Amino acid sequence: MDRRDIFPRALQYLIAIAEQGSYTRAAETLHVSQPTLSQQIKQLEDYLQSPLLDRSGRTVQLTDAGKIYVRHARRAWGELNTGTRAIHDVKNLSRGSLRLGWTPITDYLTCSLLANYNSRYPGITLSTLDMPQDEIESAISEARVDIGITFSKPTGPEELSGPTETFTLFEEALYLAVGRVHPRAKRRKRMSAQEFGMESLVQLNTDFALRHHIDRYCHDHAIEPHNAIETNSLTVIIEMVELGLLATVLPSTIINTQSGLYAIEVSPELPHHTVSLIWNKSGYKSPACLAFLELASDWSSHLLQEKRIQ
Amino acid sequence: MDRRDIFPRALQYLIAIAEQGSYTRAAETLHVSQPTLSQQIKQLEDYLQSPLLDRSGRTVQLTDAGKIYVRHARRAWGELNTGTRAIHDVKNLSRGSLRLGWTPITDYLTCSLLANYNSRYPGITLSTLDMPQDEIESAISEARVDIGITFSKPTGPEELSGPTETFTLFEEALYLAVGRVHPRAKRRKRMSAQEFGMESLVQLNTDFALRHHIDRYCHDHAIEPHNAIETNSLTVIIEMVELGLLATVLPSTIINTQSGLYAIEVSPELPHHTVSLIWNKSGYKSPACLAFLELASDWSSHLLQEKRIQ
DNA sequence: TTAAACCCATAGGAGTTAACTATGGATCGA
DNA sequence: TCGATCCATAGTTAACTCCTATGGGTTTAA
Repeated sequence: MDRRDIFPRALQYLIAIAEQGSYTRAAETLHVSQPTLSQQIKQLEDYLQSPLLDRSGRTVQLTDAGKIYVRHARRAWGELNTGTRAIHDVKNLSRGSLRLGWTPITDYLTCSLLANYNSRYPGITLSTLDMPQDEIESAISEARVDIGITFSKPTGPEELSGPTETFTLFEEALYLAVGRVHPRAKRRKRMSAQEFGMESLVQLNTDFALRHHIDRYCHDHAIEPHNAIETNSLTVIIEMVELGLLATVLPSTIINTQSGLYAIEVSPELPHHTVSLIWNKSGYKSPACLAFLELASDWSSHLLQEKRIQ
Repeated sequence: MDRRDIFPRALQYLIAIAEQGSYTRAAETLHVSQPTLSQQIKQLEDYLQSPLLDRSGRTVQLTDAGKIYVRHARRAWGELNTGTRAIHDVKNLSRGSLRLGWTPITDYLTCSLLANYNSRYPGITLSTLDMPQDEIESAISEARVDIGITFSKPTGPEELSGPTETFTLFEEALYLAVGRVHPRAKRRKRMSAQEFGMESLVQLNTDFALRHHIDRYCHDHAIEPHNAIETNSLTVIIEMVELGLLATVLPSTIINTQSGLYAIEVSPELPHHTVSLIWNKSGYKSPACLAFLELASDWSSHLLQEKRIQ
């Protein structure tokens, strides 16, 4: 009898005896002695307060109670075996789950990463939770999400004080974005910080890191653009910019994917901002999580390579 | 921790820890020491070759693998508990099965017993297997049926050589049965053995004990009735007798239930025959089986009482 | 009918397993 | 940084499982 089996021996014995119709033969196939089976079955019958096997005849038969109990015992055994297999599936990344926390605007930038991950590990359930920048970190530390995707401070991936680790996915420049009817849409020449300060903007609200980067830039350059609209919806921003005279600040990636938006370079350069992954350094990282981090690393370096080629 | 549980302790521990989010609290509710849990979980993780619990945080959390495995473990536990309850159902006679072996003609006599049993224990699956008299005994000893209903030898419930036990349900007299157009149907006076020997009969074939009883009677009284038809179907016998000039020998119970049949007493009396239950003395008797025997005993004594009242 | 063969139950002893107590190391809050 | 809390480890004891040896009962064959 293999020691390496969590399922109760007495039940395995019962099932084997029922199959073989004999204690002696079951003992042989199980590689235990026959008295072991006698004893174990006795204990089992004692526990269930009911005879399970009829030893009176030529062959050992299940009693009514035995028939019924064996059926359930088999199912229970099957459950545990299935559970064991499922665990190995998790390690093979054919099952599992991964919870990402990110700010709404991030999906423009990283959904190709998600698509990549999903196509490679289709069994993993991906869930993304929209949350403000601030909440991502606490969600990480409370293990409500496995990995966060954040806009980190423009100075780069500083070491955060918390028990988290970060990895810079990519860094990109910010530009002023204007719609077709905006005066500056015609001649998209570089503008100065002072000119930028004269614009009327539709901006993300202060929940968002991107907004903080911009505010910092304005403060640093002693300018104060007019914030005509604040919103937490990127869609609103894009629509407002496309339709009217308002401008906004967005990463080039987003501007370029929207046909109605035009990027205008500001000088001195608007802050670069970096998109980073953030996760718990000390906590348990599921296989699904580790696989994501690895894939993200690959994806990030490919991205760099493409930029160099451009 | 209650020793009286077949379900693997390590899994109960795992489930408890997952519920409580803490080894210490789980140990308290389980009434075991905390190191016991540490050790058991360690072994379980070792066996599954996968961490199940994440102890890094403030509260202990299931890992992906742990979540999956716990789900299966719960189901397995549920199965075994269900199995235990099902056994008690069997003992309560709210479940179970009973296989009766009998000869086709017996149902005229004992179906009220069956109906009684079924109404009292509706959860028991009753199955009746038609088989020749000879086969009933072997079916009993081979445990293909639980209880047989037989026509025993007219001398009464002799002790049979085999490992079987019998119980006489009732005893009844045999009569010559004739149809409406039979010459003897008009004046149903007693007839002699010699007169009986002149009859043309439709009889059961020699598979049936009843036939043997009649043959023995004829042999003892040196008479030889003409067997016009032999059959194994009681229906054929009754129809042939009702329609024609043939007679037969049947127990009074059957004759009286058939409006087209008339009973004629023979002198000296045709053998009484007894309807008996037969079952395995030494073998396992299911609760359903024991309940049937008990009910049959009651039913039999009520029958005797009714006869006395008549 | 008796002897041999077969099968399951019982008894007692050896090895393994699971429980406990005591203690160490790590983490979280104050 | 200290105290509190929590899980892990070590060592010991109790319990359990398994084994061998043997007995009782039934079946088969001579």
